[in-house]
Amino acid sequence: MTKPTPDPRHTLTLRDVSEASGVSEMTVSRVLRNRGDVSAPTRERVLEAARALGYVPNKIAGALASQRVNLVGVVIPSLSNMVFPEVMTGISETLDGTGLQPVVGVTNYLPDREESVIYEMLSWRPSGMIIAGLEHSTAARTMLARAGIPIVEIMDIDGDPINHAVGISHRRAGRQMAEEIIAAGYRKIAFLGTQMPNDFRAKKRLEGFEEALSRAGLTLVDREYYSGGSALLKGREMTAAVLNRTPDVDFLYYSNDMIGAGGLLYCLAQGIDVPGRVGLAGFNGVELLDGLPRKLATMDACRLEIGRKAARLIADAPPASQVEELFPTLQPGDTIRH
Amino acid sequence: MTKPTPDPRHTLTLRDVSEASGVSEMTVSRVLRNRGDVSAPTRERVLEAARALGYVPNKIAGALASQRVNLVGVVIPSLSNMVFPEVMTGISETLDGTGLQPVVGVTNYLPDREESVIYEMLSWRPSGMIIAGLEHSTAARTMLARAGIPIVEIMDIDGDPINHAVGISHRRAGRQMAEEIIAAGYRKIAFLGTQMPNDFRAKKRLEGFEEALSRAGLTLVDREYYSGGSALLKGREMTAAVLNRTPDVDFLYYSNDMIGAGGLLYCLAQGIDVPGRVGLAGFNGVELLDGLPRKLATMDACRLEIGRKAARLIADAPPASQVEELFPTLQPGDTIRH
DNA sequence: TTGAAAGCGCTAACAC
DNA sequence: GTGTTAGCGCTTTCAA
Repeated sequence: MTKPTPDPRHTLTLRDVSEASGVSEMTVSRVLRNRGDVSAPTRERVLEAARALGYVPNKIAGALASQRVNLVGVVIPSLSNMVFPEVMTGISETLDGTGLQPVVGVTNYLPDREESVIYEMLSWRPSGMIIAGLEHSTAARTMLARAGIPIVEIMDIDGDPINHAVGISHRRAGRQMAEEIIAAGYRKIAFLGTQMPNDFRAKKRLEGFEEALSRAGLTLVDREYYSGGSALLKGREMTAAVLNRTPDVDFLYYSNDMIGAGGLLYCLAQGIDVPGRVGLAGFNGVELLDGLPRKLATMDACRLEIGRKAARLIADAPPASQVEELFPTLQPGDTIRH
Repeated sequence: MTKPTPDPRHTLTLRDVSEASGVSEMTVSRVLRNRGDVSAPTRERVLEAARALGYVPNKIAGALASQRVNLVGVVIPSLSNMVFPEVMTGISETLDGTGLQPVVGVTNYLPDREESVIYEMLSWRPSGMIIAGLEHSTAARTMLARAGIPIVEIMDIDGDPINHAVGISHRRAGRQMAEEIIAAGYRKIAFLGTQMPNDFRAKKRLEGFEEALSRAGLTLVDREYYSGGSALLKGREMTAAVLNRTPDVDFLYYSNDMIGAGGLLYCLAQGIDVPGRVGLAGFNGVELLDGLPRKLATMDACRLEIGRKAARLIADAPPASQVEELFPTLQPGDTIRH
């Protein structure tokens, strides 16, 4: 029978466990970290005392003393667009064996916010940082470069990494999709996308897309932007707008699958022949949409793999900077004719 | 002209800023925290020195010394189901003015994982914890109860909170939906949901639902469970299965909107009269789906408001435990006849 | 295998 | 307005 747990008004320290078990603080510390050799009986007594007291170690003190923090900062623009949760899965999965823990910060695509999130995170001296994108404020870049820890910029490789980078070429992805569409015989192509000046990756995809069009002697016949609201709904609305304004359009290229899905549902509801009369394509390869009546053409962004490789880089901390390019596969689905 | 930044091989400390600015560490600390009175010129010199050096404070040391950590732990089961991102938005929004920062941990609906996430978080001595659900391991409850910080259990109020709770009654939500369905004249009702033993809230909704059915002398005519995969696709498949197996079913109650949407798309594609031949309802009120051809009946789970109120409780830290019940509104949409 | 001393980088509390 | 001292709760290092 152990005595009832003592007054929980003060947070427990190693000292409390030490006194309760009659073993020095140092030995208690060793037991709790599975460090060094501790005799089995001592170890038992310590563990029992710690458990009975409900001791939770103070990582702040531990980190200060050991100069070691098992945290990895992850800075992403948004949680709500289906793409980052999957990246997080890859990161967690890979970090799981390593003793490292991801800590997420969200920037909402705001550079100022990104800067302050990075600053806050660095002030906890994490073991590494994973950050979406290659575009950051000068101050942010400087902080990261000086932090003396592995930095991995993810999603995109079209640019100049601070340290490591893992991602795809969005420029090339846009180009590839344009080539596929042109090869399928579409000629009156419109773009429908988000109005986010700081979504650099969407911007690069569009650049690549237009580049390929222009190489084929084509230009976009229409474009439509949106911001906020339900993506599915916006997809419908934008699609309606474009089809009305430019009746002879024969392809709609969406900046993401979600608005593409809205467009697809709209076309089907209107009885528009897809992909005969108009073709459609999105971007991301979100599994979420697999249940649609027709499979939207898209490119998967290798999200899981990006998360995994980024985490690997943090865990392994190779001395030399690395850039890992992944290659998305184009999934023609049922909305591009062939 | 300032000299080029010095050797960045060691991480900078207050001492470096102190030396660079010719001001005591203590004063530097004051300036950097906007604390106490510091003369304007001194403040300027310090800030300039800090900026020039690229100093990032060490919060570990600061937290240890001040016994204060501006972090709020947020423990949620999943990032990928649309419901928690919105809760996070509410939390961030509310915490923004307070100097507190949310730190997210994900459990994947695994109790063991939840326990370890909680342990890890508490070991950083956060200012408060927000945790989804009221069901936790005994060890987890004990740790939380003893942490001496505000604890807010969110989403659900059908149970016994550790400290504060903010959420809805899922039992009642299920009951309400059943009553609505029965009032609309449906009698052959099936349930389609996730196979997750640890999704206690879905379970409670179903309990409430069946309770109301039974009060009306009804029982479920069929049920179908799934796990993993694309929710939209699963929704289609499960719906097909139920309609085949139980042809006279006249209502499908889904445990979430996403599979409900899959079911809706399936029914429409099959030319099934919705809501005449079969009615449909989901749960969550995800705005995401607003673009569907028909609006799915659902109940919104007050996610944003839950996040806000939970964060408020942490920030205000009222001495007495509080339970805040929110009341979801039933949105009949177009898939329940009237 | 165990213990004692020193100190991680900062801030509270108090002097000046 | 600014500086000094002590110490937060651990771990490192070294001694026993």
